Amino acid sequence: MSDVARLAGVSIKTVSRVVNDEPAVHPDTAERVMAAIEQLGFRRNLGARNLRRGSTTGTIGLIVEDVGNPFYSELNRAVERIATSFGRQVLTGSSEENSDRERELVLEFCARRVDGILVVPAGLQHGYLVPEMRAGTPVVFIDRPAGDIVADTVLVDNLGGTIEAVTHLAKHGHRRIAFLGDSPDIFTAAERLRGFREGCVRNGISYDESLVSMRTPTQEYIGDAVKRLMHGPDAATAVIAGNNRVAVHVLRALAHAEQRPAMVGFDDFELADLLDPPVTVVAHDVSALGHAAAELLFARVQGDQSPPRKVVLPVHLVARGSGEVAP
Amino acid sequence: MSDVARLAGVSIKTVSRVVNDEPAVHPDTAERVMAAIEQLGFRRNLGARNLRRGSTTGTIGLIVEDVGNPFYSELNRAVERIATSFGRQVLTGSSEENSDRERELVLEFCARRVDGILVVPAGLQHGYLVPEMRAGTPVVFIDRPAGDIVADTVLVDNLGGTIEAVTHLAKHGHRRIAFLGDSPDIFTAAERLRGFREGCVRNGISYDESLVSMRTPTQEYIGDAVKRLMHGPDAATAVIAGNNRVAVHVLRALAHAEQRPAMVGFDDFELADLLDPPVTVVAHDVSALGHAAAELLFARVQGDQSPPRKVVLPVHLVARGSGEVAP
DNA sequence: GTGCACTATGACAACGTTGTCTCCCCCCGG
DNA sequence: CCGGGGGGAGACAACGTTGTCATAGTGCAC
Repeated sequence: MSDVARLAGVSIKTVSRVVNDEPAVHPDTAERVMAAIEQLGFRRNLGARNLRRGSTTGTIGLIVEDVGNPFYSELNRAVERIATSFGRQVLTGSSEENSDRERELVLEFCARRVDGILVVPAGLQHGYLVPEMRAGTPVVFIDRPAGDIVADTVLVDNLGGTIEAVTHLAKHGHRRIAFLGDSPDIFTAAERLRGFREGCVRNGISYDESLVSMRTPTQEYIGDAVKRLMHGPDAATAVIAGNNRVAVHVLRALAHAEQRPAMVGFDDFELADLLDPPVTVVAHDVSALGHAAAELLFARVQGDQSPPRKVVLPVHLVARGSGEVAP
Repeated sequence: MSDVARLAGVSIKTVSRVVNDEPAVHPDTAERVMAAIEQLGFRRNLGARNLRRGSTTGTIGLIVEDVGNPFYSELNRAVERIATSFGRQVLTGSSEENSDRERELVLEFCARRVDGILVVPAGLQHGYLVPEMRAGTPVVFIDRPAGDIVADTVLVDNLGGTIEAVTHLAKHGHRRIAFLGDSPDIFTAAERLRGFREGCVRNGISYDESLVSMRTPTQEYIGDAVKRLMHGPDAATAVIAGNNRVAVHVLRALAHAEQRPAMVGFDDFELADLLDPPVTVVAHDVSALGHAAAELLFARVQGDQSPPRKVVLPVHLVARGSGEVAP
């Protein structure tokens, strides 16, 4: 900046005035300064600016399990859209479902003085956030609640959705329904399992633990589980996939099966409608999830001090065929 | 920091020493400082630190068309992985295929003093980058080259891949092949079209412009194109989809067709193997693309001054069934 | 006892900006 | 001719850190 000032024959303050469009600058001077800026390729340092002004940095942090997962990337996109509309930029990070990594990312973002943080939490301990939140960094939890603190949270109706899935299958005559979920340490997985039990109860189906399997989904593990649950005299006639990745693994495991069991997935996914049969899913609006969370965050950024809110977004069952197969 | 210093009864310099793990601090003093830091919830301001040290900011910028598109989110993930291994964080932005937006994002990132920029360019004019690059911000172009400047670039073999696709279909007896691509303003789309023509030539197929359609893919437009090209006496017997989105639209348009033409897609996509018939694609390793670009960027960040490089990654045809259908 | 090396700490400036205050000059009214 | 007002510009401090240098105290060898 001082280089620009020297070249234009003015003080650095005047350069500052020009780059900030302040009024009290003579047009001729402004033009000289602009020319110097152009010539030197000067670009003002936003870090220094934010430091001096004590203003916000114009960034927010988003932490998800994996930015490469289509579910989270759709979330990312929705968040980015809102952030852009508020003139903010987004720092992203993948926690890899690892709470230490999550913590690291959050604290790093705080050190960068992001204006707020959106997080799909990996762990159950969020005490480390208390000082940061007290220091004025708003945090909104997405898709899963905070472990041990009270904070803004946006969730989907995992319980209701899974109950609906069970009811749908029961309506089509199924009494032996398998449930394949992600690790029960994950809130959504546990909640959907709870919905599964509740759905069984409501539909007069006796809950059979041997038809349930909860683990981090890999193709191998899901393949084994499908083989085990879908065969034998007591085989399940239908399966509920606890999330999009489980669903894909189940579909792949069943790709060459002669008799495909009925199936309902939780989470919609691209091409579900083009498979044979098309996959019935409990769908929810991932964009709406990101929207709601980002809107809530920016309300906080702009000073909303009301008590922490908990938003639960609705889900709806999309019947496409795979869930309407008879036992 | 001065609050911490006051509480611990030391100077701020000593606090600085403690937070930086500098050796010459008495353990007792360090402990007092740590306690004060804990008590006050102090976290050092990375912005100020970077300003003072004149060091890098520890961030890189990534600009893609749409972070929500699975293709780009996989890229994002690969980039993040490398960035993390270099201790950097990633600022992301979606250009929405709009060159003004791209420019805005790039300049904003530069103002934030990112250590480097990875960009899937939207436009063809990148002169605006020259001053930034001269000022020391390395830029690597991904998936498409820069319009009018020389810069590091990582591409995939669009030309070869499309030639391979045509040859594959020709081998299976097809002589009338349709090509549906994205807008020809996009480098990859134009390049693949070029590959299509070249493929026709090499296989002794007369290139028929009426079988080609290049436009931003929407379900409606692709549906119309499919209807037009696949019917009538001179109908195409096979179709090449120019990218993953075109492929999905084509599949949807053909979902209820009685006679499905042969099809090959450019870009692999999830579940392609589970459709009926499974979709033959020209696949390339998106992670490798991100990896290569990020590695190249960090080499520049660390001072590599060698002439701009152009890396072209190989593609390979994955025959799954849809491309092996007879005419 | 003096000099020296070493440890632990602090004072101060500087990074690149911008807010505040001050100054100068010119124009206009009386 | 003088005083006041306003437009245009600069000097200086400050934002939160850290690098450099200085200082005070301690222990040890001569």
